[in-house]
Amino acid sequence: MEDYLKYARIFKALGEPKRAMIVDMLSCGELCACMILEKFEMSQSTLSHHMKLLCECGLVKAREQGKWTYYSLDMDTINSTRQFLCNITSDKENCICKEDADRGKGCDECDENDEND
Amino acid sequence: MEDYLKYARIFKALGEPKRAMIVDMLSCGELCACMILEKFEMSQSTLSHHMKLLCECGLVKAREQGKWTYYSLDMDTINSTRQFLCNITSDKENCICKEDADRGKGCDECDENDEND
DNA sequence: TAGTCATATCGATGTTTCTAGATTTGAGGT
DNA sequence: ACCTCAAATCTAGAAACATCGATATGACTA
Repeated sequence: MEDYLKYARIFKALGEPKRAMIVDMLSCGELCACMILEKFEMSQSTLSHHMKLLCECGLVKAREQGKWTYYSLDMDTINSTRQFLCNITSDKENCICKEDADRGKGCDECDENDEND
Repeated sequence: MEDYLKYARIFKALGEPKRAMIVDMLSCGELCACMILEKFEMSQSTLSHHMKLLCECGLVKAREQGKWTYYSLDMDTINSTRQFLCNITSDKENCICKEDADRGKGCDECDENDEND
């Protein structure tokens, strides 16, 4: 699946504490870059870099207005990410490890051992 | 919050496509390392490294039995991660950006602009 | 107790990512 | 036209990470 690539990018974006905090801030509504910058000890260029990553993975939308840029969450991406997280962490029939129906084959020793346990 | 640190680690772990696939595989039940290794083009040492990361962040539990190591998801961590993702992406009262009640102050120009829109 | 096998750890290398200062861009105001 | 300001981009250095081959560990086996 290429979904793994798409969502890996998103998780990687959330895998930086400051970016997760930015997402949290934006969850309460649209904010302009300078507002976000005030909350962090971070240079303007660093913030810009983080916002670019958040936008590129689809979590955040940017809206330019005059000199300012306003950021907000893209709830479609958020919702599909929640769904993806549930999918990969829930038992299911079409799991990657079942897709060629060989869960019981391959590593014979392990399998035997598994059953004898 | 130090929660951001904890969950950033988890998202970082999921931010690697192969690790996300491993989690997906484990969602269907416990697997031994050699089973996982068969599914990927990856050296044994690399897999071991990935499994270590997944264990260290709490997503995965390891159970040693003789020569083999069996891995499974830690559903407590999984559930709290789902919850955390929901928290930081949902509007709320105790949002980081509201915690000192200054959402309307700070960047005066932005704020004016925001309201005039 | 010597050998084999599964897994972990070590050491090295190339790649990616974070970060900040400097510069550029583009919009508004004078 | 010029200046100012917000934000993006460029450049470069430092830190973190992925990967692999080699080696170590520790369990079972002959």
